[in-house]
Amino acid sequence: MIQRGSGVAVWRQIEQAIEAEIAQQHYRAGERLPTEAEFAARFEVNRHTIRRAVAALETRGLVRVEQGRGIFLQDYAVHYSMGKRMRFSESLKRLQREGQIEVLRSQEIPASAKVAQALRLAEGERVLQVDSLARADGRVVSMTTRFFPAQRFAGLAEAYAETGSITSAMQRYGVADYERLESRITARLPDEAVARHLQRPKNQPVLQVEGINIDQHGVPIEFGISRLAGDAVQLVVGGEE
Amino acid sequence: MIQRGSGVAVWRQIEQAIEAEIAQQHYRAGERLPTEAEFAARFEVNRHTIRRAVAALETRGLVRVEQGRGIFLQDYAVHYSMGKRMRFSESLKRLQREGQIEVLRSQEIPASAKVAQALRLAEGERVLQVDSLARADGRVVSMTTRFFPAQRFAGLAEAYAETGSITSAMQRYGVADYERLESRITARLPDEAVARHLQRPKNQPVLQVEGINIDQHGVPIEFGISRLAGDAVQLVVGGEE
DNA sequence: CATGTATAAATGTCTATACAAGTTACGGCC
DNA sequence: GGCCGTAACTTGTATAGACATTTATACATG
Repeated sequence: MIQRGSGVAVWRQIEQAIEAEIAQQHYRAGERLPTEAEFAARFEVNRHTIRRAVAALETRGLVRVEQGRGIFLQDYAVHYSMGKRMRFSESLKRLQREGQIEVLRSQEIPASAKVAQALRLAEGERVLQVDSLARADGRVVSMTTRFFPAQRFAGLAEAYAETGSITSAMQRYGVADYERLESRITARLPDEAVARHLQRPKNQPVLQVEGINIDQHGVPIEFGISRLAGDAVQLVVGGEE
Repeated sequence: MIQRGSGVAVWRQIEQAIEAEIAQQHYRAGERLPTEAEFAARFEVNRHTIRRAVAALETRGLVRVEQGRGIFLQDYAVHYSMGKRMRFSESLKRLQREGQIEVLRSQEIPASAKVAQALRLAEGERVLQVDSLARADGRVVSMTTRFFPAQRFAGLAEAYAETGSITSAMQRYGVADYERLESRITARLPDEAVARHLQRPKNQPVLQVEGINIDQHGVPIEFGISRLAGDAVQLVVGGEE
């Protein structure tokens, strides 16, 4: 099957061969593929040649390699193969008025320069950081990190966990309504934590939405950074809103 | 300088060492770096170890490797080294009301399924496709592909080239004003053409903004796809607009 | 002057070997 | 049963060498 001296590198041919097997659903989502040694024996090449091919597949997000464990089919690959048609949309507004969310972590820390500037605090002032995941149809849609002024909203984390909603929790502090100042959107590659939580390969881009919420007096009450699975989600802006 | 058995792989240390040199402007933009053999001699490691380090730098977009020629500093790296502070912002509105642009190509083609649906035409009807680059401060900010119904706007390409503005050109066809229905934003890796025009490495994500413009009667007159250098540009939505 | 050719230089591919590091499973031991 | 250590298995790192492929340069030839 592998043709040497054909002008196409052997590792590329192997990459395509494995990719074809994946496309033909030879393996199930999350399943372990043959080991490097097994592939090497089967294609009759050196292990390093296999590694080169697998590295290419990993870069493209088809498989995930874990030291000591093996090579695994990325469940993301299922979506990959089903094409772009099923991509689902998420509006900016919905991103803020969150639905079912899961709080990952909640801690009080000193404000970094960036956070301090956004919330108009002095650098080092205490802020409450809340990391959470949002799901839709069981699938993780976004990972959001929010910062609140800790002094003004002491105990917010508990109220948040209780009510499950920032809006409700805010009302206990006399914040009847708030609005989004503006949103800043960038595309970037995820760091490891984000990639893991979004259940995506670390070489596929994410949409990062930063925004500041202000109360009725114009005072910043929240600085949030949301990260969306970039090519699986369309962010809808404007129109009906 | 390289510490063996320190828990950090040698190739990673070399990657960081070269990265540091780049950050310290040891090399000029586009300049050729030392060859693999030279690096290997200098760090006293095997050539393959250098290759591993350089491959990592290439993936991150700091250098570009060309067979038979050498390793070159990506001019993009200059922006990288100047940090995120200088990142500049682009509003959605401004993206549509274009400034100084350069038309790359203009052609009449049959509408694809996607374009036809957006413009509410039958698949295969003629549409005018216009590819253009937008610049700010000489730097390429976005590459945009626009589709117009060819029948309604026959000769638009000439009027566009003449006036340099879609808005002005549109007025000749009785379209006094138009508005954006909604925008759909995704993050993705660029294809080769986009990466080249945006002067960016092909593994750095781009922001893709799709939108439909409608005339005062609600009839679609333009379907546009803009691609922005993802992590060099922040897309500002909402607020003052 | 133009063109082709030989040569050197640079990266790309492939093999081979050895050991390091992480993971899992099994079996002994308490 | 539960704990722990060890062995086996798997991927990660590093070295070494050989040859292929691409590019640039110098030189010969017409």
